[in-house]
This record gives sequence, structure tokens and C-alpha cells, in this order.
Amino acid sequence: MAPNKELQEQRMRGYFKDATREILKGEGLKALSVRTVAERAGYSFATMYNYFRDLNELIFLCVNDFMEECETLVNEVGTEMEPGRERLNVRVKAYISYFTQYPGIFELFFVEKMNDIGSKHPTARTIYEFSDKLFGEDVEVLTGALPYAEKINRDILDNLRHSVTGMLLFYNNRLQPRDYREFIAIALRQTELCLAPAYA
Amino acid sequence: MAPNKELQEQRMRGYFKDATREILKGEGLKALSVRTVAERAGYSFATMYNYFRDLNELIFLCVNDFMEECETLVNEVGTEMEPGRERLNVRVKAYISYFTQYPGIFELFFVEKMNDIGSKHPTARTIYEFSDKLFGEDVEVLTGALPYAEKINRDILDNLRHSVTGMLLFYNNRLQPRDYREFIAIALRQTELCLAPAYA
DNA sequence: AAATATAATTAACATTGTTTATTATTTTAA
DNA sequence: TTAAAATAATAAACAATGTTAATTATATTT
Repeated sequence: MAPNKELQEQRMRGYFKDATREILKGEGLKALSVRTVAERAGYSFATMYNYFRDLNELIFLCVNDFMEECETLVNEVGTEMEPGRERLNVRVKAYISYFTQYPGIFELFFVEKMNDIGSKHPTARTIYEFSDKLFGEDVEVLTGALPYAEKINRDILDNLRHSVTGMLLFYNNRLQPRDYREFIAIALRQTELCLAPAYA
Repeated sequence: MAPNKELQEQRMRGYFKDATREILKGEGLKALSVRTVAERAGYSFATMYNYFRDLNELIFLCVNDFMEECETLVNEVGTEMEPGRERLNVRVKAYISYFTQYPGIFELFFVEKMNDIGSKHPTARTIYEFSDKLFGEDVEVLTGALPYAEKINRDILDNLRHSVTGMLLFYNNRLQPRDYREFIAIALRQTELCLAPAYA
């Protein structure tokens, strides 16, 4: 019988991708190296280069998986609520919770340099628009009836993106504020403030 | 005559600090290494270890210099204006301008991991409170007469810190948005939005 | 079953931060 | 002033990183 090369290759790539994901979710980017990935995958580090251009390609592939995972988690909360202010709150909370639980993934999404092509990469834009995708529906409900709804919508979503990312950056990267409960309290309060333009 | 050991040591440390500052402002963190610093300072890389515990100590020392420099620049604009909304705008603009001009310094302040002690370092808190220091006076003028002035003050400054840091992170690290003019436009608009609680 | 193609691994290189050993220099003491 | 001692500067070396080239093992094909 003819061996299924395609299947074999997919499996090999899977082993390395899984290993990368596990390390990123567990120990974080700092612990990620060609050697640690290969060891967990059960192969020599040089084998990786037979299936991926370099370590960066491997990392990029994980970003999409993590985005899906995060989106799923966010979509699992507030399912019984109707779109709007309250639901936005619990969804933002789930979003924040994901990135504090896996600071390595936050780092990967928003902090890490993304060498060479980095910023030109379509992934950069996808990440930029990620929070819009998650919070857009709730915000739209709040602004729908207003004049200049679209503009206000844009303002709120921008502010949400920047605020939440900024807060997570300080908390994950600098432990400011020190206490998690205080951090969550501030985060939720700030989320409320972002909605102000909808109530002006 | 007795040689002034203290002076000699201060000079040596100065050479390395200056070299570090120049590299950080120019090529950025990526280009910074024990070897590149030492070369620019005119000494062997091993000599650095006679004057600093490690490369991190050297880097930390630069943070304070950069903060002073940034503060000076911000204080140089809007001097003829009276504190308030308009002045806050130009000051925020100057602040943003500094960190887009020197993305390596932004990286150092907000992005870089700060190994080991990192977040426990007092510098982490100083950085966290840096925007409060720069924008506090203007915001206070806007909220001074309001009930719950202090609380609102806190909210606005928090939002400013997180928003501006978040925007800079996306722009410097991910080139989102791609165009600088668009970025500045959004930034100023978001700054205005942060002040909303003062006009509620 | 031998020849060939493919895949996996070892060896090697360049670059990083850091430590240890060695050399050069300066200071101190006779 | 010169020999001894202390200090400062450097070179050599190590471990860890990403990556490439050479080599070995394994499949595949004839």
C-alpha cells in the first residue's frame, strides 16, 4: 500500500505544535527553545527544521490556536444574558482571566517582538482586531440608537482594546497592581468607564 | 597626591552608562549587549563586570535618566497655557512623541521582562506612576470642583495610563495602526475620551 | 537484495551573558 | 628608586541559544 506522506507530515508537525503550545501555556516564552520543544515532541532539535522554517513559524501557528481557545472561553460566559453592558462585563472578565492565567500567551500576542516580517504579518492585524471581534456585539447594542453610533462604537472599542491591553501589560509584566483582586476591580471599573461615550 | 578613586570609578561607570544610553536611544534593546556596550565605552566586555553587577543593573540606571529626560520634554510644552484640558492634550502628545521617537526606551519601560527581581524593583512602581506625575495636575484642575473629585481623578489617570500605554504598545510593537498620522489622531481622540468622567 | 531517496540526528558555528584565570598597571613600602 | 603588593583590565573559557552542514539511519524503489 502507498504510504500517506501527507498524513505523516501532518502528524510530525502536530507533535511539534503541541509541544510548543504546552510550553507556552505552562512555562511561557522564556522557557521555549528549539531544544525544549524538540525534547517534548520526542525528537532531536534539528528535526524541527525539517518541518518548519524556524522557531518563529512554529510560534505563529500557535497564535491562531490560542485565539480560538480564548474566543471559545469568552463565548462560554454570559450565554443566558442578552447582549449589552452586563454581558460585556462578564466577557471582558473572561478575556482578562484568560490572559492572566496564561501570561505566556499574552506575551506572545502583544509583547513579543515578532522578528523580521513581524508587524507586516497578517497575524498582527488579526490580534489588533481581536477585542473588536469579542466585544463588538455588546458595544453595538449600547450605541445602536445613538446619533453617530458608528463613530462612538469605534471610540469605545478602541478604548477597550487599549485599556485592557495596557492593564494586562502592567499586571502581567510589572505586577502593578500587586494584588490580583485589586487588579480585577480596577479592570472592571475601567471597562465601565470605556462605555461612557454611550451614555453621554 | 592621593588619587581620587571615587572620581575614577564614577568616570568609568559614566562611560558604560553613556554607551548604554546611546545604544538604547539609537538601535534599541535588541542591539544592546555586553559586547556592544563595552566596545562603545572603549573597554573590554569583561571590564563592565568590575563596575556593574550585570547588564541589567546598567540598564536600570538608564531608566531614571530617560524618565528625567521625558519629563523635561513634556514640561517644555504648553508652558504658556494654564493647566487643564488643552494643556493636557499637548503634554500627552509630547509624551507619546518621546516614546515613538525612541521605541527602544518604550520597550525598556513597559515591555522588557526585567529579570529576577524585576517587578519587585521600585523602578516598576515609579514607571507605573510616571503618567500620573506628568498628567496629574491637568486632570486635577478638571475634576477639582466635582463631587467625588478624588475618585474621578483616579479613574481618569488610570484610564490615561492604560490607554496611552496600550496604544503605544500596538503602534511601536505591531505597527497598528500603520500610519503615524492616523495613530496620533486616534491617540488624541482617546485622550479626550478619557476625560469624559470629568464632564458627566 | 542492492541502490537510491528520505528522514533524523550528530556535529559544528555564531552569538549571547557570565565567571575564572591571567596579564598589565598602579600603588605602597623598603 | 625599586621590589612587593594590590588593583584593574583583559583574555580565555563555559553554558545556552538559534541555525546550518555533514553524517547516519531508515524507507522506498528497482
